[in-house]
Amino acid sequence: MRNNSEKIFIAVAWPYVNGNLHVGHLAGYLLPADVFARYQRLRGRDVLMVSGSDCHGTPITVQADKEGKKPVEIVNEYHKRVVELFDLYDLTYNLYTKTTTENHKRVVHELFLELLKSGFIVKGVMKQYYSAKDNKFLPDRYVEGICPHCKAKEQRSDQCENCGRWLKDGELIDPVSKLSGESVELKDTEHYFLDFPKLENDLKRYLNGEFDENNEKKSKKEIWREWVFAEAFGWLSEGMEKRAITRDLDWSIVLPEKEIKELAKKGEILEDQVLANFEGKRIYVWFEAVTGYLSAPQEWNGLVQSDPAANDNKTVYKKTKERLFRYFKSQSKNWKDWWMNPNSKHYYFMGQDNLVFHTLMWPGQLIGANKGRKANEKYALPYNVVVNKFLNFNKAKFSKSRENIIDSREIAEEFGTDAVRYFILSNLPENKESNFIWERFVDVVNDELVANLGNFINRTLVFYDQKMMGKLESGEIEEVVKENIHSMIEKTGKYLEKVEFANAIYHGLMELARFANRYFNDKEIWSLIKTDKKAAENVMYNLLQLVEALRLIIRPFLPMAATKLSKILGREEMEHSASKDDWGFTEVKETKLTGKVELLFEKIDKELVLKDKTGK
RNA sequence: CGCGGGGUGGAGCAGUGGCAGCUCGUCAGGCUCAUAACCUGAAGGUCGUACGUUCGAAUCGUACCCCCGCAACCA
Repeated sequence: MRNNSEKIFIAVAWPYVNGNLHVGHLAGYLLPADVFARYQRLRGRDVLMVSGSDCHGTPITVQADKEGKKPVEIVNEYHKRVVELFDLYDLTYNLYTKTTTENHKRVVHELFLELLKSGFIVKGVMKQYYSAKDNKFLPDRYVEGICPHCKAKEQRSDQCENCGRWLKDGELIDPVSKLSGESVELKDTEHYFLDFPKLENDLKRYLNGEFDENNEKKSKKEIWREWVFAEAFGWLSEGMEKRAITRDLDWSIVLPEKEIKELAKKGEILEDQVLANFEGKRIYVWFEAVTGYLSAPQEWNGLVQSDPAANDNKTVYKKTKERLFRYFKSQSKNWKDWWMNPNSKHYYFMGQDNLVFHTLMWPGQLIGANKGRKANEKYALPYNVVVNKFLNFNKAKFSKSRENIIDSREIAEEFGTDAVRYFILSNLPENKESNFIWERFVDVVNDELVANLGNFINRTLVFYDQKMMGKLESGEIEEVVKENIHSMIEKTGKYLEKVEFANAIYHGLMELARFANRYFNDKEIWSLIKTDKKAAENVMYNLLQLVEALRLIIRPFLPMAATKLSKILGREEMEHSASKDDWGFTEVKETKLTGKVELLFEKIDKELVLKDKTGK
């Protein structure tokens, strides 16, 4: 089934599953992506949001060595925890999967072979440390020796931590394997490389918005955050080099050796494009993980096809230890509607460490693949690459080893996900780094979320319940109230379209909450009710319209509170569906309280929390 | 000269040529429906430094100082 609503693809960075996710992950990409997705769905757009666990690469094997386990055990354990965490925060992925699936491997192989055929993947030779004792090549991380500059011992092979100097291949004195302690030697090793110099010109055109596959012809300078564009442009101007896409590893996706050899036999690639030896060669994680953006939608497609409820056009949510899967009512069931549709818009969310991979490398991979694809099967390129800087803690990076960390699950269990969402979203490191400070967290939650937004809704509903029996059937909306509601909803939406979350909160959502409190005060409904009951009822009618507007506007940001409020008001949940634009205010004539009036947000005991968290 | 980002009242941030703004905090007043919440008002800044361009600079140029990211278990 097809529908005509605008297609929005939301690609969320794939976290390494070598540990638990901390608050920095939430701020970097998880929460912004979810808010954006929820908002787009409320606008009736057909959103496909995917991500998964990045299961390969050295960080995984390092963690496995540390815990004395196999990589696959590490991956399964932490993947399961990430799935639990995302379920707890109710992040609305259509699919959260992982890179160890057969589907992913198939798609990576496909992309690899396409790039090989169109000549963007070439062979090359590099030097790598080889351990005769272990009988294999070792990643830099597994080799240490003496720094030739400062003579410090036990330094890694790429940079000396002691003097900070970069080391060239072979400069390290007496290199030894960290695994066996035996000495290692530099040896030539043959690998595949992605030929970025060949893609450079197309990437320039891509940034300038001139690219064929990009319909809008708008420079990325106008769309991306200013500093994101500047950084990407800087990298590109420096000139790009060929980059290895295979490594000598044993924990990663294997090369499609058979298919490569067949292509050579059929003459579709040159004999010279075949490696002399495939032994121990695996696909480098940076090439493979981003390909998840292409493989996950296909996995989702398969799940939708085989799900009876989805085929009945019902909203589906399924959580297993393997994945999170969702289908929203009246969504398209065909992944190609997002990927092979020049009108679909692709938004990528990530932390700044991933900037180059998503602004240049991944578009390069797609552009290369598109060269060999038919006009109607070309992949859509990233429209906006939304990058956040880092959220620091105690003026330093979050760090596992230094125990400078706040666990995402723990903070949610202690304060609730809405409080965490509100604080983080209103303090995002959108243009510069920001800091997580406990005192600020408590102040922001208490003074803004609880005292302003929460208090307005509470004082209105309590008054309504106690003084008016929670029953009112009609009234007249005041022009100024209507005006404010409409302009604040519009403003919030405008900022969200531009992926400016703090602005959306402060110049939209909270502005409306402040207006509402002012209106309550100015009308003095508590005295009015004693002198003119009819007039008081009309004021209440207006207050209830404001509550209704807030119920709508908080929905993308504070989903738990929105649901709770819907229950109290006895209103239908605003349902995510890919057809109806709900982001508009409709006056509600009648409000009957069906649930008990409860607090939406709880105040935090500042003294207690500060003592607990900082010892002060 | 590796590439980038940032330095604005106590805190966090907006503002890219035209009277220096927002949220929080502080102080004073008001209100009492509400989670001691809400509303009004005030104090508080020579916009990192210096020179320059301009009728006019936080905003443009040049030089300099400081902090940070990109490369290390990390987003």
